[in-house]
Amino acid sequence: MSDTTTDTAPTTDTAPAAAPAPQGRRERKKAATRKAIADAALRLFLERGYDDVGIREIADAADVSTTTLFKHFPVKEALVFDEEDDVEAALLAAVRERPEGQSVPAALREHALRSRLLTADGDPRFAAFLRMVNDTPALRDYRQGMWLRHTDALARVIAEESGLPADDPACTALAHFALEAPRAAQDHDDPRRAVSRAFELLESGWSALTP
Amino acid sequence: MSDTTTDTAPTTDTAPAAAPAPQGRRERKKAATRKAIADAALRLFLERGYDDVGIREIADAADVSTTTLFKHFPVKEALVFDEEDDVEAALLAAVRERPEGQSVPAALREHALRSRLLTADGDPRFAAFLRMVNDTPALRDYRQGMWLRHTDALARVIAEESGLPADDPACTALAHFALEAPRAAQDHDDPRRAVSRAFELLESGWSALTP
DNA sequence: GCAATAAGTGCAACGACTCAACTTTTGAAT
DNA sequence: ATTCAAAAGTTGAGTCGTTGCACTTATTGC
Repeated sequence: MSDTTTDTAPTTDTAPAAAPAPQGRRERKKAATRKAIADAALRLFLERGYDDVGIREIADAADVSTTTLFKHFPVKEALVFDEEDDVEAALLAAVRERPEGQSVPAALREHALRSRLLTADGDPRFAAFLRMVNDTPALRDYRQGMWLRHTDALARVIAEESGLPADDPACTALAHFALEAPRAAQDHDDPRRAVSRAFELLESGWSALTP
Repeated sequence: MSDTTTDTAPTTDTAPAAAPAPQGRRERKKAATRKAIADAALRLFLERGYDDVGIREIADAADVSTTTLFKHFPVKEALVFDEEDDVEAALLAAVRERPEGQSVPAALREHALRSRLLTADGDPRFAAFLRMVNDTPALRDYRQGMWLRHTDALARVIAEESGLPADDPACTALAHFALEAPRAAQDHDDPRRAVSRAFELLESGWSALTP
């Protein structure tokens, strides 16, 4: 059998958030195989690259059938982004619980800069992970797709916090743009500066829209 | 043989731009089969939906082999977005040749509102086409992917027109956001208003950045 | 005319993903 | 304790997009 690593897959999130109650034996086993699959996948991907590892190979390494694998993960890309649970909660919290007097887009900027997408320093394992994602088009796209799914929730919070009507498209726009900012910045030589500058645009624009 | 339709595939563009010189017999034949494939594909797609038509079926309908099909179109999605040539030129021109005194983001807003993504009225064939694209995730994503490929070119033009340094990330940001605006707006009940509002955000933000 | 080149074919295959039928495990009710 | 239904897993065949390879046919420039 392969080693039972205690490694947690890298998260884009900030807070670890202690694991809740895995009660029944059933759910524990299920979680176990799920983890076995995700671990095997991540290991193989990092060793040889995402595109050079097949589904069957991962299934074999985790000692399950490919059908079982797909019952845990809807598509191949999902194997890479496991354990991304409370990213949305953190995102919304960053806006709701922002410091007194800070604007909404400023809070989003801080959250973006704080995120591990830019601050990969220190952890070489995570750095390798990030490099893999950024070098694989399929993974970049998938990640952005997941990210954008938070648009509506974020737009609602923005509306609440700013007093604008809940259906004002400006809220959706700000949410969407804020979520796209990292992507818009990532091809620059200095991504942090690029993100900041993108948010400057949003901040001054937003201040003009909210009296 | 199937009917040789003279229909031109719908374009997101504005100007038809008369076809240039198809000289050799070779290139004419090549263009012919290409058109045969695209026509067959579009017809089948509109009849039964994008996901319910297979590549092999399209190839059969166009009376070519699947290998030939893929020599003309890199992926299945490309069958839908044929003849989208000078979209980029039109986009850049909209900025460069904007009316005196109009801001860059305002020009982009006008261009977006002018585009057939929102003004599908009148042509029911095109309306059906649009509906199909918007109802098919794979197509929406592909379209947005193509669209975003113009980011760098647009950013360069924006830099030129605004006097900002060519590598100022703000230019990339504006370009990226402007290209994302239609997508951010398309889930709203009134897309035109949503686009306008999204651009309001960009306009006031941009005016603060450019003295 | 003749070779070089490009278009097109046929077929077999690969990898991601699905489906249907079947076995095993587990949670719980009796 | 026994029984039963749901859930987890397996197996194997199949679909679908896409690619590679070896091969034929047509067109072009000389």
